[in-house]
Amino acid sequence: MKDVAAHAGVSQSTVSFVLNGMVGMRIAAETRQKVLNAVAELGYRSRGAGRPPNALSKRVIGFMLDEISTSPFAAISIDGAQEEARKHDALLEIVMTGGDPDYEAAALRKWAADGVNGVIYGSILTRKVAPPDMLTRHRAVLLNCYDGTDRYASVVPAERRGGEAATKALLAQGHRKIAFISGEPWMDASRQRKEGFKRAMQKAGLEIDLALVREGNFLPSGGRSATLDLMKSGTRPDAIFCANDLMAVGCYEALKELGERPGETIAVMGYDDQEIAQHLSPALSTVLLPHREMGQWASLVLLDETSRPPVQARMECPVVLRASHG
Amino acid sequence: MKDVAAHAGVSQSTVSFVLNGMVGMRIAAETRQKVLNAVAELGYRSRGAGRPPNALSKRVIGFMLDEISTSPFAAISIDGAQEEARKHDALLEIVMTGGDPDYEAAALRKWAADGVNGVIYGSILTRKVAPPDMLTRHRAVLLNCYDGTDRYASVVPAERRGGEAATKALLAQGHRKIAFISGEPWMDASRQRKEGFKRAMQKAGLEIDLALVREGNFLPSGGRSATLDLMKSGTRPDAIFCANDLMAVGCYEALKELGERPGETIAVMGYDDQEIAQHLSPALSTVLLPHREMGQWASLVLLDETSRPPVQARMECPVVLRASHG
DNA sequence: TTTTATTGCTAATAATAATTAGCAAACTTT
DNA sequence: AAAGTTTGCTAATTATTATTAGCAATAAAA
Repeated sequence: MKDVAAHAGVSQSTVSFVLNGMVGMRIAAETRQKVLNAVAELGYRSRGAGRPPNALSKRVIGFMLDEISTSPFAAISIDGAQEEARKHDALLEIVMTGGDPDYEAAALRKWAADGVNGVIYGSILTRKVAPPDMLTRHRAVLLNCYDGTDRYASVVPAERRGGEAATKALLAQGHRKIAFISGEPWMDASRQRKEGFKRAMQKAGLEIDLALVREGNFLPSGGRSATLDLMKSGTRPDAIFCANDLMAVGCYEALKELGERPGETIAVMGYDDQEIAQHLSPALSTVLLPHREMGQWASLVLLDETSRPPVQARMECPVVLRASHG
Repeated sequence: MKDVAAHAGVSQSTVSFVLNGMVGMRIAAETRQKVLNAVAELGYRSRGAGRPPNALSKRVIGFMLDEISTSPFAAISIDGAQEEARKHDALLEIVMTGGDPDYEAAALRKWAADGVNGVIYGSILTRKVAPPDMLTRHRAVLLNCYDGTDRYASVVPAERRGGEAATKALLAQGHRKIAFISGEPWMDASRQRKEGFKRAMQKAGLEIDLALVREGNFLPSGGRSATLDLMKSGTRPDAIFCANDLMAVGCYEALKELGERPGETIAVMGYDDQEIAQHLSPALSTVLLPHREMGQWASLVLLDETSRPPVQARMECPVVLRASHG
């Protein structure tokens, strides 16, 4: 900053006043422009040092996420966290780490030096994580993940209860031969949705017919081929519960190729309420994942500065009844 | 930090050494734990002031975006920018602003104080923007937007050339009665894709048949109803060019409902290569939007510290030929 | 003309945290 | 036992930037 001052022919104090637009400090427009020109010409960048401002700076929450582009839900979580941050006049700074521990540590170090108010540590897939050591330097919340300790607060969707509710909605329509197309079995979400399906069927006193259970891949192709397989098996289902909406897209395709009318000749239930669900024909009945609400929750926990013990939360996944489950 | 020192019974110097893990400074494990406990108990947060470290800190790029959850492309841009940042050992910090000028200004102020190396100012829709005044404090790049000046470098997709290439691919298959389902006409992307379609048709010496042009809404429902309308009109198309992939999903639905076989009895071309495109049946031929490459480009411009005049770039949108355009 | 108010800056000081220079105690080697 | 080395800290100083206290020049009012 001293070099900027020399270059502009003013004092270091004046440079500081220009750059920070301090209330009550009058600076001539010409002087101001001279300083800004010098800043640009010299490529001045603050070292983030010096005397801290008197004014309380805006609160800042760091949000660390492993991935963002492979599913729409991370973006929705970000929206939720951002909404609450904005309501509380806080900044949300997001870093995508790709799960790289060195990158995570670097970001956490920067945030410690910046004095952020807390960190949301998020995962795109619902899973158990091993949080980085540096996270202990921050108040932190685990979002869509958990570490199996009570060290940090955490929030995940209540997938079993979601699967149960979706199956109940089909049962309530009188369906009894309900087929289930699962996702990949190594994923928390896939396993738990299936467990919810089973629980609802058992509570209704119905046996699970293994001929009506298929393993899919969470993609339209998996839903389509599983549906084609189901429809040519010996037992015709009266409803198909797909463990995610993308597979329901493929299920719709297969049914239409076979001359069926989803929602009329056979019911379809999806899961995760992707944007496309409401735009399918007929509009898909599904289960809403609470990613927005979980993001909001995470922000609120960090913005609430009273001292509370960490909570491990499971958030409800409400059923969204449209036109395909009848 | 003085309070932490007092609480832990050590000097301020020791607290600094503990928190920064300085190379060559030996601290006993017990002392270290006492300091970390005091930090946690007192909720110490750095004011971001004091003496700047000798070591050059990691470079940091700020990435400011208006929205993220309403389309998958922003996330892909982030991935691109992130990849290049990581390759160059830089941190990428992302802030979602919702287009709020005050929020933008607050983030830019924080970044000026942090001394970030540059700012990517991005927009989820391709459009003309009015960058915030505070952006002049930073080296900056406009991503998927432009401001009509040469003040900042900018990059947008070459939508016209993309629309042209897609139409050419259909023409190359012998299609001559090509229908076009546009998006909403106020959007840059929608207008330019249609202009590319027209240009290719004119270059091929073909008249545009207005009976084969429909306005859609960029959603599956728009594609479905436009397709049903087209198929019952007097002129049967041999190909349908949908101005985005979501409308192509709806187009497929309508065609299958009518007993058609996309890619066999009638060709379909999408645009924007959403993830779902490759998983449809048949796999959708489409045009790839260069969001990842644009993100990479933006990062590279900021990480390149040689002085160059700002460039206004238009990035190619390559055709992705799968199974639906034949 | 004299007095008062306004404008626009600077020198000096202040606020944090990083680093240097040094020291005392404990341990190891001769 | 004496000399040399290692360990683990502290006091003092340093590096950057923000703010206070004050002043000189100019403009406006009496």
